[in-house]
Amino acid sequence: MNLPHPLPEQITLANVLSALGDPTRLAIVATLNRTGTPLNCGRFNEFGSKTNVSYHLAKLREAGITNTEVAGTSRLITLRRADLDTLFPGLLDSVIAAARDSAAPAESRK
Amino acid sequence: MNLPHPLPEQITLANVLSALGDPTRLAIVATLNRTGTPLNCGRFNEFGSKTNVSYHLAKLREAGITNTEVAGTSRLITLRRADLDTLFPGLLDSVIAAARDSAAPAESRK
DNA sequence: TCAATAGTTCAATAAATCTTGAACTAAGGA
DNA sequence: TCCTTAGTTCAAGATTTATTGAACTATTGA
Repeated sequence: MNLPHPLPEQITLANVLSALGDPTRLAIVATLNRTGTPLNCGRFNEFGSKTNVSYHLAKLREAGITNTEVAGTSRLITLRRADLDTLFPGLLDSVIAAARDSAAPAESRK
Repeated sequence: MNLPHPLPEQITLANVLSALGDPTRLAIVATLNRTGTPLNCGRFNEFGSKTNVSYHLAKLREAGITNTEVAGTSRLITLRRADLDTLFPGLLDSVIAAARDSAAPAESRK
């Protein structure tokens, strides 16, 4: 089983910005960036229910922001940093830098 | 009559990204940046109906991306570049650079 | 083979978003 | 004053988004 990813030429700026324009997904992206290693879905438990995290991860994948590799029963999720840096130079860096200082989403604040 | 703008500390990254994550609004922002001077609403006619442009401009203003000054029957719209550059360094530049190369929204493509 | 684990998919619902046309407000000019 | 111009607001409808729980698939380990 393999999950569908957009090709670089199918990634649009509007879709990327729209996908990043959500506190939960920003937190996921910030976590992926901070950790620097592939993470599985369970690592994002704090950001919502299993179902909901799956939904947000699908959004990020479909926008071209993350890569999801199937590994057994797990999914290994990484940022598509090279693709994004090529398509939209500086964008991911500035978003991540800004997200670092800002608040985490609701679920993790309680 | 004066339109409400968020204070700098009320501007959030998620709201800004979400507001930028729309082709029409990206085109408006790119136009504002390219022109460099205050523009009134009518200058965005090509991007949609009068009502619809008003809606998108309100979105941008409420997200803290634009400033709208009332001048007679006109509104003079500018980018809040200083505020955005302070809050989210490099973000606006990378978005605008990426938007420059990408497609214009539907209305202007016909 | 059986049970547990990781995650997805589906159906339902609530809420937000986008778009439109009609009606409205406010200012400016004749 | 009257008309025009610029833009907003409102109501309505269509579409999309976010969230949830239940059911499902697939892999792993006992």
